Amino acid sequence: MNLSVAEENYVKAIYKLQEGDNVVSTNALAYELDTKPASVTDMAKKLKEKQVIDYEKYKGITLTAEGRKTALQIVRRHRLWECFLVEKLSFSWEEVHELAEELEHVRSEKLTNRLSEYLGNPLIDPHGDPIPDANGKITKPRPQTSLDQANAKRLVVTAVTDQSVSLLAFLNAKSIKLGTQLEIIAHYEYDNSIEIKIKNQPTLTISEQVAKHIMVRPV
Amino acid sequence: MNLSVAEENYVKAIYKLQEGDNVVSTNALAYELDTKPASVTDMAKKLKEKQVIDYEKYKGITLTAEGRKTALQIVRRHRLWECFLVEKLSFSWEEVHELAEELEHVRSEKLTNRLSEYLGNPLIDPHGDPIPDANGKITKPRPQTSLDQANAKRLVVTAVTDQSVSLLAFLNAKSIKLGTQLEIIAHYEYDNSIEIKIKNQPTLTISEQVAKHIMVRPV
DNA sequence: ATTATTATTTAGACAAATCTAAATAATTAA
DNA sequence: TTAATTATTTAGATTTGTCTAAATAATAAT
Ligand SMILES: [Mn+2]
Ligand SMILES: [Mn+2]
Ligand SMILES: [Mn+2]
Ligand SMILES: [Mn+2]
Repeated sequence: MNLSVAEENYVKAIYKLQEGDNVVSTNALAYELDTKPASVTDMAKKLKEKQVIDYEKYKGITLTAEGRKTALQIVRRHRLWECFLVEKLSFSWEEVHELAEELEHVRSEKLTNRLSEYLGNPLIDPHGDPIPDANGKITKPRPQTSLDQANAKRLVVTAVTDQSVSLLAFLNAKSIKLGTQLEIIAHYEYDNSIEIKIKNQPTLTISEQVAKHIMVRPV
Repeated sequence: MNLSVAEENYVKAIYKLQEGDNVVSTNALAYELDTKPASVTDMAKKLKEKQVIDYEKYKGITLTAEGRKTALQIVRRHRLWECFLVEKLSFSWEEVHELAEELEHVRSEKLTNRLSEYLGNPLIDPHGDPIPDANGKITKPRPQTSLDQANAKRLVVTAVTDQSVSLLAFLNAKSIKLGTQLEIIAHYEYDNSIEIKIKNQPTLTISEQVAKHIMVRPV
């Protein structure tokens, strides 16, 4: 499959929205890619032609085996570049997604594998997302839950499920990063906000909206 | 100026062919970019509109001050990525041009400057070409001549003026790289070939065609 | 100074990726 | 189970970058 940059972005977005094997709707994909449903329908026809998706009108989109393989390669490149930018060029985690969005389209297996090696074959990216290996295999991360559903008291932050600059900047301001250890002090039933304590920091209260996007596991 | 990838490639090619201030012809540009003269004419109109080139029909193309600035930024990114690939990812010099041809289009000054810093702000790329600084200033390399015109006996290789895989692979085979010291043993008038001696190597004879593309200065 | 050759431009077409507006299918509510 | 709403597709345009074939300009040769 020789895909254009636009087609690669579609394949990656479909992979993301499928989350396993869900059917992806035209509207959801249009929203994710910040484009119009009519454009998605057009592209769906092309991607079907290229055999990277299964698609019948009005019945939604899923990746073929070939499409999934392609998606995993793109995701691998994206996350490796994010690692590079953070680890080697000292970017902070809210800056790297946008740049990786472009770097991911440089299709060279040799480059990708050399980069991975250079970074020590990392298993997770700066947001805690797993990095597929050269064969597309993802090492399943240890079990984790979102902070709003955690029941253990003492937790460690393992991932963030929203890459938006605004959330990441908020977490920076509160000194919450991957690996941060925290203790749940209280749940407030009224708005489902959560009071937490990080060592050497004043306690702080986190909205449900934020807590949903912070992944944790018991320390 | 917000230029597309295609437009950036044109601007860089024009910069290369201008070599200072020569007027660039439609045909020369078409040949350099492996496209057709008619396409060049079309693009020339667009680039003129965007004020990156001066162009009047039948009179050839030159970069404006703005265009030159843009070209230098692209060249800077290209050569920094080449350095990265060679220095950090152990690519060899004949492999990097093609990859840099893509990486150069990621337009982020922050990324570019961080990359430069990470590499120790190198002044030349793996082919001996100078790297413009963040302001587009090129540190003039020390005076050099092509090997076929050198008159000193003992020389050091400072650059290669043909990036083709075939020439670079040839030089690899003969253990000629940047910094290689060599001695001119003889000039053969018949075909202008040159016999040279590199320490710990058998003498070898270099065709005029190759010698023209090897830049040297007295050791 | 014509003529031939070469360089460049124009005319008209096409593929990719997108859009708006309108039509149609699917789903939900009354 | 009709009617209303929402989702999706189609029709028709637009922009970008390219092409071929034909026309025109510039240059070189006779
Ligand atoms: Mn992308
Ligand atoms: Mn990420
Ligand atoms: Mn390029
Ligand atoms: Mn180079």
